[in-house]
Amino acid sequence: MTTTLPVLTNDVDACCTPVVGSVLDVADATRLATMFKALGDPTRVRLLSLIAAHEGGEACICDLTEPVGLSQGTVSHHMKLLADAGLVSRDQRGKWAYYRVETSTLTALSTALQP
Amino acid sequence: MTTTLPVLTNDVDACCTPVVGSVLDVADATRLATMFKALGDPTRVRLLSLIAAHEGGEACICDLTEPVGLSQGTVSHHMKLLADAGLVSRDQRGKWAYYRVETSTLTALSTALQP
DNA sequence: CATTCCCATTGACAAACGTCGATGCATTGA
DNA sequence: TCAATGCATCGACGTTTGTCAATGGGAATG
Repeated sequence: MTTTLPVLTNDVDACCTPVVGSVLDVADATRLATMFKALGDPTRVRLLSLIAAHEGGEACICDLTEPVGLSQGTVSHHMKLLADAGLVSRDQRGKWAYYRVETSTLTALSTALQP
Repeated sequence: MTTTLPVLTNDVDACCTPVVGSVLDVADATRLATMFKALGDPTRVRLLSLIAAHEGGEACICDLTEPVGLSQGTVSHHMKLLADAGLVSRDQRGKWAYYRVETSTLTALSTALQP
């Protein structure tokens, strides 16, 4: 039973400098772009939505392949991208890997977009 | 003096169904992903930030090439992507094309990310 | 044990992307 | 009318991305 924490911290200051309001340096812009890039694919947006809507707010890969209509390997690949961006957390329980939406990261991103 | 309006409307219902809270269909997910993809590049994030910080809240291509350190053609290409996503508006005034951050789109995206 | 199940990872491939330099079209100003 | 300026667009290029089928490693089940 191991829980993989998101790579990026959830602290707004550390991850999500506001897009407007000051000129972003390259590092801040890159950090933000990495997270937005993870959201920049329709399949991954749907995966987030599906996980959040799933019972208990968590889902394993096997719950997700059929709804998105892609192979298991591809879904696993997408989940890795989402996890690396800190948008989901991963919790291995026996044979299954349970994914959960990292709400705090969504909140931080939402705040960074506020004009 | 022609103003190009963003392709996507700024109505939250029309462009930005919340990511969590209900299962997104493919069309809604694709619409959101298109906008997030436009934000998924460090250069474009910085361009938004630079435009917002520029005097009058607007900037032409020639104001932006030097700060981001890329060729004029490349910056123009990025601005087209941002404009197509509705994240900036374009206003041609004589020789110059003035770009402005579309605050309403940022707000709509911010709302869509709120858990 | 042997088998089945879940998942991450790999290799392959086509498509999309980011960038440049060059070109061409308006608009401005001499 | 001519030269210069700002910009969009094109062709080319190397890189990244999304997808699949196949492989292999653990964990559960018989």
